[in-house]
Amino acid sequence: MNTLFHKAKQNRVYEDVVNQIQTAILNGDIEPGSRLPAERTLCEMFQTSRGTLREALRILEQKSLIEIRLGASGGAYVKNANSELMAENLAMLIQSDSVSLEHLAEFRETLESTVSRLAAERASAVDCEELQILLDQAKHYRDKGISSWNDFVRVDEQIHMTIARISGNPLYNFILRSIHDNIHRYYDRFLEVSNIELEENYQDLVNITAAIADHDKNRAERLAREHVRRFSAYMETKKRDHISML
Amino acid sequence: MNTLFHKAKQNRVYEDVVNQIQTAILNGDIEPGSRLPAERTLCEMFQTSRGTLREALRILEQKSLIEIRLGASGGAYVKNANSELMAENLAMLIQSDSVSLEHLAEFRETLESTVSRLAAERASAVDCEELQILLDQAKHYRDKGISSWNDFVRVDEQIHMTIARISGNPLYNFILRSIHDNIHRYYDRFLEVSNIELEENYQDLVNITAAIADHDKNRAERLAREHVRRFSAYMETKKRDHISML
DNA sequence: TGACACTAATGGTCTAACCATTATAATGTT
DNA sequence: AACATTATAATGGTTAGACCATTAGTGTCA
Repeated sequence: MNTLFHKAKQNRVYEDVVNQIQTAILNGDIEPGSRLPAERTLCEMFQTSRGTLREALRILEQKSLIEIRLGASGGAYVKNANSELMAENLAMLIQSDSVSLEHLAEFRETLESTVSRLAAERASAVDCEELQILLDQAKHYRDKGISSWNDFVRVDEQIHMTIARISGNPLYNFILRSIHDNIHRYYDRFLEVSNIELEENYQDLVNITAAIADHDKNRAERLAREHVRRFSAYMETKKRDHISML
Repeated sequence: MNTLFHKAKQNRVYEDVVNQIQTAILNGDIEPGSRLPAERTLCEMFQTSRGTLREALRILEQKSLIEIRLGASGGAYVKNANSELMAENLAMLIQSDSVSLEHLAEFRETLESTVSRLAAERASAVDCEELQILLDQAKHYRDKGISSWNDFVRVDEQIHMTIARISGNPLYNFILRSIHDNIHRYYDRFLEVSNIELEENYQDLVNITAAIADHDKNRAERLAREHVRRFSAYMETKKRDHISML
């Protein structure tokens, strides 16, 4: 069997501590937002030294299961499920050149077109209203022109994430969020836009939203794909310009 | 800005140690497979205590950047980029009920159909030969019947991952691998197959491979989607049977 | 030649102390 | 009374030094 079993160490004390706490968190036995006992208290509970316990806490922190705050009323606070870990993992793959920005863009094309298609199939009236409200905000910032670009981008992103939510599959949310994080992390330094891109982007959003409201899944899929492709192509151009300028 | 910046702590010593080592690994300054100096040596290099250094090592280990072995000639060995972290992240999302197995199956449908389409577009003659060799192995195990199911599954998986590789986008490899890991982790306990499934599965592989060799991207995409959907539906049935039996 | 014991290098754990940060309470000032 | 300041105590961050457990390599002996 290839992947069914993983090596059976489990001799290291801190791993047992990690497992116990992680299980409690994932099972929902500990509420997100609540605080674990102080380190010295946990030491007594697990009968370990502080060093060993802290190694366990470091692991849980790296897994994004807890967040550790300093000072009085500090300690280990349980976090909600989020896309941090996935985003960091992606970032490492990019930084090690195992995955290029072009690969990322191609994958994003698949994702955005898929969620748009699903959203067109599954959107309720309430979903469409929510999209419309966001679209009105986007219109507002478009009308204010290029100076509001940052605000526009924020709404643009919200619309994308809302479409992902409407798709009904939270996995798309997590992955799309982590991809957006990385696109910003690596592309924003080349970012330089004019009113043309602003207008183009806005029109794309209008069209995609309309297609979703019409439950026209094929159109929604195609428009989303084109939207992403245009954005990626534009970014690649800018990146090349930027690099050739050096 | 929403995601551009992340909190600027960097007062914790072990984080600086993590950053320095991580950067060296991701930049390729340290070869995968090579060993970092012993803990006590690293302590001198970074001018930290062993406890602090070990917290840093725990984080790097959790990030799948290093692997720590015990005993003489043990220590921290640099690992290659892999899908472990992503797989573990997915597993946590599932365990916390943030993502269901149905969500996972739907996402897999998207992925497998996309990579099959891309593979049909991009497969070289050599790629097709490689697929053919794997297909011959699959045939061998099919002919031996249900007793070789495990071997058959192993080859089946290899074929899927090879198709992902042929797609030319390593991101698909990483993500698909992590999905397969989780499908096995959660579905295998319900697994119970007959010669019918074995034969069906084999025929699917034959057809998909043929479509890729023909560069018929639409057919490859459709067949892969149907293949995954059939498998998922079958697994869901088994799961329900299993649960209702309790 | 093979089985066994020894050795040394390395990670794993423990203890006990002190430093740094911060929410809260106590105190002082206007 | 309201606000600013200071002290307090709880909590995580770091250090030092010791000892235990595991394991590859070496040497020894039958």
